[in-house]
Amino acid sequence: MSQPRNVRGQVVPDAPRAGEARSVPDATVARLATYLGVLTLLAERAITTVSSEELATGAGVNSAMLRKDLSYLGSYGIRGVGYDVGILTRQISRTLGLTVHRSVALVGVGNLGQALAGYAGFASRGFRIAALLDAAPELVGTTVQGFTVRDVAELDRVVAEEGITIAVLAVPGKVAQEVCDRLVAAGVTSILNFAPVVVSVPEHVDVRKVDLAAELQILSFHENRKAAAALTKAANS
Amino acid sequence: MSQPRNVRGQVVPDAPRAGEARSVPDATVARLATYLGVLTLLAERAITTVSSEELATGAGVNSAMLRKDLSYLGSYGIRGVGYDVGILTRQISRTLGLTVHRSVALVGVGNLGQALAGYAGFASRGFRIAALLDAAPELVGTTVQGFTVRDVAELDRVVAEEGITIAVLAVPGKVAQEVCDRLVAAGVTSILNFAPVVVSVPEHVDVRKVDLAAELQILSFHENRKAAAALTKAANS
DNA sequence: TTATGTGAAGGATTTCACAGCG
DNA sequence: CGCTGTGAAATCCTTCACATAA
Repeated sequence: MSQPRNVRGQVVPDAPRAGEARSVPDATVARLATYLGVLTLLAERAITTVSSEELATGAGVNSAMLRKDLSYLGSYGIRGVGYDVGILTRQISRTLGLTVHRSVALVGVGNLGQALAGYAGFASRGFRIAALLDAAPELVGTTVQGFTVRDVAELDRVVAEEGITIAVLAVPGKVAQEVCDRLVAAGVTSILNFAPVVVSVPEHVDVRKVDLAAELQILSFHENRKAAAALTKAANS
Repeated sequence: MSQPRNVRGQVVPDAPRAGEARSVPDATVARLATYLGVLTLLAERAITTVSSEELATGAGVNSAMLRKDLSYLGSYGIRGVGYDVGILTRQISRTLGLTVHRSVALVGVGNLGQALAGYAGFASRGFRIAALLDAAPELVGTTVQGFTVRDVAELDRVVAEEGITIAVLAVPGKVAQEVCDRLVAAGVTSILNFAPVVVSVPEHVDVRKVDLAAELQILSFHENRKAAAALTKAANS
């Protein structure tokens, strides 16, 4: 991510204001979300304290990395004991900006869009689906997972009315860039892109891409590697 | 730990130590899948040659990184010209192990599972969905997206009969570890995990996790950062 | 001349290992 | 004593810059 710059293009030094977290690396941010999930499970089981070792195991990382990650938020552990589940949950939530209510628009109500609309994880983690949008006349007006599908022509108005800043893009690749441009023009500043194309956006907009086919291809690579290793092993014996 | 290479770009088999002979970095593998997607689009438009600059732009990376990535596969470009779309497509496909036919099992036929079953990207990229499995009696035997849902009790037999090595896990978090264990026991060595929990697997099994809620939380963090930057900017003016 | 391929430099991330607090 | 928090080391990844080949 690019550093903040002032009008003259100079890099603004990190403002070390009291109570503010230092700049958090991208890799850490991605893992904080995972830690939050594990903490939620612990809380459901009425566990109030957890060590870095236990939390790290639950999140699939090693304990040194977890402690380093948490150190970016400040010092919220108790030496010789561990972390308080409630306190840590709150600190991570605050860092991720989850204390602010966020409305999300879901554009594209095909197979994937419908599944995403019904995904319980969104609501339970504090995201409100404020609108389902699609271009197909036969879908507009119907109810999907309890939401009424609205015409994508209303995109601008819906984004403004609902104060939407985050959009989930689940449209076909061919129209992804066009829809993306309209979202940005309407004021959306974060996009979760499920379309199998790279969309280009202005500097101030963040995009994260989820490419299902790519994930399988990466696994395929490792399958290949394992098969090759097995052959080598067999040849050497 | 960069590998020595000969003139043809092949990795020279060096140390006798039979550790992991990984010549292509993980970060590169992830991007190769993206490059492949862009190349496919170019081929559809009957474009036969592409420069590193153009291909990089299409994939959303800079050209130096693209060239470095491709250099791990060997030297398949033409200096002063660029890359042949067909040749490069084949080389990347070969590296990702996509020339081998791979059968995939999809476990969990809920909202998300059904959407994934209908996802065209899987088939078009060479992955065959060989089985849909679920535990719900009311689903078993029904047809979803053209596939007959089979009972998860048959998991072992199905995996063996179809020669399945990759599984997509789209079950609730509470049963994810249990189903995962059964998949591994049946012989699956790669898992794409959509359940919102971290599953633990033996050394020889690869897991990739897709966490939809986490993706939104990461975007939320950046929304927060942008909001804070806007406030700072306003205060400084 | 043009655009690739790649050492080397520069950053970012992860791991190590241990000081220091509770 | 046990476990966190963190400099320092190690590793991994990206960018730079230019020799090199078509």
